[in-house]
Amino acid sequence: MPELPEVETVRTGLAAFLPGKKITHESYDWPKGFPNSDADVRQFLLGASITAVRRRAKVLLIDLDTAYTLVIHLKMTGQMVYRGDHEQFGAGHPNDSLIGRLPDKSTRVTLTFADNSKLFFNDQRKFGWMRLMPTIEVEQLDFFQKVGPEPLAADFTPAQFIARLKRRAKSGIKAVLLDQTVVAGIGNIYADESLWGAKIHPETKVQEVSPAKLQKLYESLRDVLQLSIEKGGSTDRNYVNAEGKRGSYLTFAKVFRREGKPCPRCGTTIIKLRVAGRGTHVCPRCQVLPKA
DNA sequence: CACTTGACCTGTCCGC
DNA sequence: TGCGGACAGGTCAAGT
Repeated sequence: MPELPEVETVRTGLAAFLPGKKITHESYDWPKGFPNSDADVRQFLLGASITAVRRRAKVLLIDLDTAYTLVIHLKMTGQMVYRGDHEQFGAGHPNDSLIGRLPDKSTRVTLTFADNSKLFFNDQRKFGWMRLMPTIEVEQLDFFQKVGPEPLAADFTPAQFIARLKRRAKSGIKAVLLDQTVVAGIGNIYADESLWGAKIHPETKVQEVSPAKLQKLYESLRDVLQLSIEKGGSTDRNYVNAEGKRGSYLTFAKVFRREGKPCPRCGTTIIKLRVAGRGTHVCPRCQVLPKA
């Protein structure tokens, strides 16, 4: 579920609420998703105050003044929702909220703060996880050692992007975009959207994509990620921001989940394929495989 | 080595 | 209305 724009939207929301909050209580019902020992939780989490909320790739990082960090991956259906005391953790929000009273049956971890507000980590499918570890060790995690650059970073250039893609010259380009070690944060939605923008068929081998189209892919990737962040991310089913509200990017999506509808560029009916094991949306006229 | 498949889970939707 | 199967935005491990 959450890809870079969704995790970034959650980060922004949490960053508005959490810094300075002191954790007074925690509860969890999914040891596999939050495997820390009770002793570590007591020593480094309870009584700690939050100093910052960061993001790297699709991972959320909540820094504590104990020099520990909560490392969180939402995977497919994870949610991080903050509720103030005055909201009673109750009725939810009328229109744009997907969730009501909290905790609910998908709540895995609840943090309570000194002002009695709460942070809920919900995860229907239980793929997500949360881990408490020394801040200094976070960057040593295998994932962070391998993960590629942030595509929206100011110093991320087209030349860098293209060079990294070409490390897997013989692979299908969608599979390469989804590879977190090539570029960070791209998932199924933005892979499909950016390939449509650059008029590239997702199964095209990287080495067969023209330099002009690779340049165009860099631009369309950054454009769709940026637009999605502005729209609060994509909500297909589960995703919500830190306030429990949906994102609206899918309203603007050109191909994702639009099979059977006309391509916004040429009017041809969009089709759904299976590429790299993932549901994949393409315009069969705009996005054509080069002849073998 | 590179790609595909299965595993991790629950919920929903679709066809019979 | 019930039931089986496919599918869902991510990643990792194992198999080919």
